[in-house]
Amino acid sequence: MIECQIEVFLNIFTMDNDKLKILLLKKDGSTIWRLPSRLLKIDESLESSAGKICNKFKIKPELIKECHTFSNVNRNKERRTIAVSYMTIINKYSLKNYDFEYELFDINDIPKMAFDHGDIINNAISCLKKELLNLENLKIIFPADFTLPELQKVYEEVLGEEIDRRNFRKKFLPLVIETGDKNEIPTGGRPAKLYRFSDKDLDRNLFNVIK
Amino acid sequence: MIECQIEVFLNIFTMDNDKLKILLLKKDGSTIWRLPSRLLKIDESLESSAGKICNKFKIKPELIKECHTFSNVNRNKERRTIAVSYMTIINKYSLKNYDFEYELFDINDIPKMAFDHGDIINNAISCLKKELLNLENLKIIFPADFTLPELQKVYEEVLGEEIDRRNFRKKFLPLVIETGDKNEIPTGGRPAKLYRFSDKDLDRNLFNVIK
DNA sequence: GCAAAAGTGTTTTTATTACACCCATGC
DNA sequence: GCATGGGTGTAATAAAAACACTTTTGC
Repeated sequence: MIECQIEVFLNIFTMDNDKLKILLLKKDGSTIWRLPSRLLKIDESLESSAGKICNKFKIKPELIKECHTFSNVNRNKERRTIAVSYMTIINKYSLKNYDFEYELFDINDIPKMAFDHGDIINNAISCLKKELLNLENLKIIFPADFTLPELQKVYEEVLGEEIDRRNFRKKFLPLVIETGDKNEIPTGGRPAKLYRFSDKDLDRNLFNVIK
Repeated sequence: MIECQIEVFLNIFTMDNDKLKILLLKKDGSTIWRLPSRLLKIDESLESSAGKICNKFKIKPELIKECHTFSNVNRNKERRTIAVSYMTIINKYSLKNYDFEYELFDINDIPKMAFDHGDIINNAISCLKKELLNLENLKIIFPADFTLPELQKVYEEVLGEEIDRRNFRKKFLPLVIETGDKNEIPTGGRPAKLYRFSDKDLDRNLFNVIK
């Protein structure tokens, strides 16, 4: 039996400008970034504690997944601290103006992090990749109008390889519905059609990937 | 900051007589079964604590995976207790004679369990299924001579469906090597050939399954 | 008109499915 | 010799991969 504190971390991922990004916080005057976190209270479960981190950002995520529990004896030298890490995927337009500093960082370009937060992020990125291959989670990150090139870029980031545009469309066209509109944000070329997911559920994996 | 105890659970799975089974313990005189567990000590990480549960059984698992952290406020009414659950897959011949009572239970026939151990097992079974679809983990559970019908039965248990024998062999024959011997345990028919896995690694999933 | 990104079809290759008969052993 | 489970091949179908040109926009 030990006396210890439990830290809850929330890795908040989003798609921003065709890149997968994570939301990080910085304390006033510091140069070091940190993950959103919270100490577990006596009257709450880990899941409800993670939910309270969401409240801080006024977001209502539809997906919160446990990633890993970190328990190295020395991860906090002052006091035995166990960290339970969660991840969520949000739409970046859910983010509002807050009275604290935050920034979205490309997951391939994480800044200097406090304590072992860098390890926690790396672990969460692995979780993220698994989750994004699940169509249901994609529907969360792309709730409204999206273009197929946008979607393809997510897959290319997650799978770490380029995908032929025609073959990609062949997979996804049966799953989406044209809204009739076109992307109004200029991309330097022909504007892409906007789609939303149809209600069809998929009975197989979209990509045959080793987990 | 709270004072709490951390419980570590280890779900030990094995293949026994063509069935997936889990190792459970019973206290003297009790009718209720429980998972192998341990309270986290101040000088150990969760992973090393789970390793010490293995020591109790004198097993050296090559795979220990974290499944889930259970934190319901009321899961232990006497004292706030957080449970971290791990799973491992062992070869049943690693088990020895111990000075305590244990039994292997079919995962489809779990007995009455103490506290929330039943929930912890159900969660671990989901983890197990994901892991068993990974060839590397199969190599652990079948380290030595095995027959293809044995292997097929594992897949049928995990996937929850029957597989055509010829199609199954078509997938696995390129991955295994005949040892030249035959199964000496009578099965009521022609004895099966024994195989071991070759060192080839697979660059794709064997079965296209939704995670 | 040209650069940049989006849209479109066909062919080849590979993987999956469905399916039936013979073989080796124990009794 | 018969019941039981193990071993084998082929044809049809479905999915994945490879591949090049046209269209729409902004400047």
